[in-house]
Amino acid sequence: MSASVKSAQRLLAASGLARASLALTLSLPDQIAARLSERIVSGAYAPGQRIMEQALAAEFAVSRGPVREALRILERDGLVTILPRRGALVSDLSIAEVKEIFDIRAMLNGLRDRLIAEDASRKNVLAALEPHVAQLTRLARDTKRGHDYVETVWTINHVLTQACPSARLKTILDSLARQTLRYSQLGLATPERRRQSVHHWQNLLEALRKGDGAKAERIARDRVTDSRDAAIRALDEVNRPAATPRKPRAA
Amino acid sequence: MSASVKSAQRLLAASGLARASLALTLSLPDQIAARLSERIVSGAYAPGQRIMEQALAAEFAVSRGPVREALRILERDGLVTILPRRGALVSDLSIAEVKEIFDIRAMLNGLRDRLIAEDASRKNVLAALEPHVAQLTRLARDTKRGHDYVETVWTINHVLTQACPSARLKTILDSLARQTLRYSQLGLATPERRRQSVHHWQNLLEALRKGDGAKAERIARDRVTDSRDAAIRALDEVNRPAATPRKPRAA
DNA sequence: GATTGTAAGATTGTCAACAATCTTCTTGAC
DNA sequence: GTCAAGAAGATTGTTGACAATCTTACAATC
Repeated sequence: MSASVKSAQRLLAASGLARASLALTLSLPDQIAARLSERIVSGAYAPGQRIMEQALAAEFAVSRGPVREALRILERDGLVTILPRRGALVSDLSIAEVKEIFDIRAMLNGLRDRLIAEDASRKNVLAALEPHVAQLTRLARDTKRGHDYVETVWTINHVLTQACPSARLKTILDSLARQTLRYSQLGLATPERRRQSVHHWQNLLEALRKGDGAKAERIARDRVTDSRDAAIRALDEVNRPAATPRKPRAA
Repeated sequence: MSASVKSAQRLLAASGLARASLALTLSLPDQIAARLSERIVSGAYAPGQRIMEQALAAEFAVSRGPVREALRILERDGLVTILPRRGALVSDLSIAEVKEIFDIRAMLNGLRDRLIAEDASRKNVLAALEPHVAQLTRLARDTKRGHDYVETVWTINHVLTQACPSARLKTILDSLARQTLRYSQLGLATPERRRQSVHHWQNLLEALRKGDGAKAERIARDRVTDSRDAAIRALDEVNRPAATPRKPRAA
């Protein structure tokens, strides 16, 4: 058996998803990128942390070539920043950058939801969406289940993005969502914000049912903008009192 | 002297921009990507064409490593599509994909122009913009100078994007503009369309002067949407009568 | 004559080693 | 005690070679 196939299988075995026939269709760099992506999004790798090629190559039992390609993929997704002769750092977004990304998401989520509202074959999405929004309504009343609320919002967003009739938009939105995953939950930390949020989602569902694209767009936009403001307020709170000496950010 | 520095200089010499001290700050993959980008955007490489690593490595007198990284960069920019075990193909967009990208640009150009309109320090941009819009007004009257008109529109767009206060948005817009460069001119091929276009630009300039963000956004959006519809009409015209047997598209 | 199987060539994927550069630790002077 | 200079180590950038896979051309068969 070849070295590359052995490596791929080893990696799969380590990752716990050893469905060989299916998973082998993903290239080695793609697999490595996926696993690193998890770690970054979940916070296992801290923002600003340096990622060393050799250590990863050793861990995954591959050479540095595929690791380098994986890091390029993550750079494309905005999860790491590659500096010449310094290597890859886990992206550490400034407040200004978080705001920028939320602004872009506000526009593109608006487009997404408008396209879905105007899509003739949106019935399936609506059916898939309704139970989640109902769940959201219940969770919004319960002060203690903030985490579950955030999780459900994430699911709804995911369902909508996947239902988006524009492949290009889907790709961009996925990338932006991953980059701001850590910050989105900041914006839903208070029961008040969750009540405001659930209201948006209920209205969106109605607009989608009616096929009212303009309204769906407006709601999506307001929703993300509110989320942005809440997240930035939370970030300000966190940063100000401690006056934390932050590590040098990834430019 | 090291092999890598030698390679970089050789590449620079061949490219004709041998300002060593400045250009050497760009990594080898970046330089290669930049040169390939030119060729793709200019049409020297045809859509759907396969790009072979070894040939490029030989041409640029480097090994395949940097070439592979350059192709990853181009993939991020959407200029090539990399298929596993098949290598890189010059992106060949379907009409649906062109439409998708224009829709995204409509939203994000709207955001860009709104941000500029609401930016306190927009005076410089306005000053830089005015002569170009004046030039545009003159060119719109001249039926024969379609190419110059397109060129000037491109310049105006570039100035606006560079003036955008959001770095993240700047990056995305640059990438999208490059991907649709070939199609944008299709949408400005007729004198009528140019008259419609110049009207948009004049209105935008006024909205920017007044600091009217909402209006600037609306105008930008309409402008790109009009451009989209014209480009798609033109693409339909080109594709229908000949019934061209198109090469298999890069997915 | 068209179609399928096969073999040779071409091309991508991966690896290990070397060169260049950056970091860090030590050493020395003030 | 602090700071600067230098050396050792670590890390990235690049290369050439090998392995796996894909493409193409040719031949055999229906």
